[in-house]
Amino acid sequence: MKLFDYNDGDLQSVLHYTEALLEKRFEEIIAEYQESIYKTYSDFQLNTVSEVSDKPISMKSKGQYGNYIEKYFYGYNPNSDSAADFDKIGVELKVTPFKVNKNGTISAKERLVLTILNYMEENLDDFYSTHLWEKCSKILLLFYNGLIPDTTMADYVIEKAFLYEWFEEDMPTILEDYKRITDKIKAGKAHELSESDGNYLSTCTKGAGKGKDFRKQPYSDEPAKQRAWELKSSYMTYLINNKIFNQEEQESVVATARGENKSFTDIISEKILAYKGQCADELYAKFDTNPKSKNRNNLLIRKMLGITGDLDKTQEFQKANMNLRVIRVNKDGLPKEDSPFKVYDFKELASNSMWEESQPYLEIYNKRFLFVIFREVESKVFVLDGVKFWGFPDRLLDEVKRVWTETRNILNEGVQLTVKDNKVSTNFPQSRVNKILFTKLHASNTYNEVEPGVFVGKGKVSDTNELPDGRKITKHSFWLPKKFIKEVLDGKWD
DNA sequence: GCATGATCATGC
DNA sequence: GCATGATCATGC
Repeated sequence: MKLFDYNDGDLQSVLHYTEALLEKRFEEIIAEYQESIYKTYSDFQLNTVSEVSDKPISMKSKGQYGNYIEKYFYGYNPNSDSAADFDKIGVELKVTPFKVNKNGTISAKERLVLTILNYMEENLDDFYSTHLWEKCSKILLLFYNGLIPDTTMADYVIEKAFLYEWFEEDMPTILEDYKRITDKIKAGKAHELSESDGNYLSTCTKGAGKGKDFRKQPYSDEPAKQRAWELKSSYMTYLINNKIFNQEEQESVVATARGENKSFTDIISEKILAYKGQCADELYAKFDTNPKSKNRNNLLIRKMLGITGDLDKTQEFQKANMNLRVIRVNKDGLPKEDSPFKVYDFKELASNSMWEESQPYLEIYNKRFLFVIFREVESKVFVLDGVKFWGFPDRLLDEVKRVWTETRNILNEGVQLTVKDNKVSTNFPQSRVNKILFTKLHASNTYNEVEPGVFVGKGKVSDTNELPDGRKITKHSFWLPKKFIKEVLDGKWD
């Protein structure tokens, strides 16, 4: 086989050539390149033999893998301009990693960074007139396993190739994401953009000293971090599982409104708000839902939407990494209760200092939320009042990280337990001080080892988790304070 | 049997 | 009145 034996003006030819890349270790690609008499695609076309002194390639620069594939397999130098890589056929090439998790499932290892969002020059009104679309309307995705222990770049293998042409069923949601993002820029708030702005399409910081590279924005003097368009990692995970590795498709919210060409958020809002003003007890009865069931609200919402399984498991919630939370508020709009997350493992929390692997990152900061609000109109009578989609804004990142760090420090230094009137209190971050995120217990009953072997509380060992120092105390989780949730529902943190 | 969504109740 | 510590209860 001769290298660069393809026609860059012919999509089928490029795809066919790409097949020669699959299942080959990077080392072999390099060997073939070095044996080839041509070193670039244009030399191949012109039949001129290039004089290239090939220094050995360092297998340590894993971040260069994508660029190296372009250079050593396709034979062109990576460009960073707005044109697509194969500009004659408008195909952009992206090399992107997946990972196999401990439980055997496959996820995207990263978001897919598309192209820089130039605030001053990007078209803010028409998605199909953007630089983004010009460059990325067709993307040849090349997937490799980026998380095999004890390997170098020499061992990397492109396992799958996929021509991504933006799925029709996702476009209403992507256009809505585009509008939400560009509306912020038009409002002079480019500096408030967050990765959680988008359900599928979003923006991430990009450039030298990630997040420290500031750019001008058109409608404000405030400098804004340089950002790039991206497809979120949850979206990529869905793509990998269902389009690349062909796992069973999950239920779809969009499919329940076939042909309507609406974003899934609009479909959900309309279906739920059709019952606005009806009281919860009526709705439980109408939808044949046990009002005592702990997941009665999940059941109610899924029945309103006409799906049979868990809403969080639908295609759209998976792609957007979205979580349903039903909130009961009083007449003033203050939630009745704080809102909990899953119980965390004290030892895991204490020992893992990787922010992007932490529960506050994965379950809170990186999620989007669908809040369904029931308002108390008279004592104990709650009426369906509204829905709100929301993601944690980047400007709260430092605070979430601070609470996480403080909780970890307390665990590592030894939790202080105080017993008073047979009640046990800890020195974890409490909601009185921590206005965004705090920690409190979350179990069937309390059970705390106040002295070695001496327990206080009516619970049992299964209500506890072990601390790093070996004591067992009641399980804890992170919670969002109700006052903060009120601010979110009021739009303060959009 | 326990995880988890939901909610209670005391005391400051 | 509200935060904090505590507990409930179904369904997987």
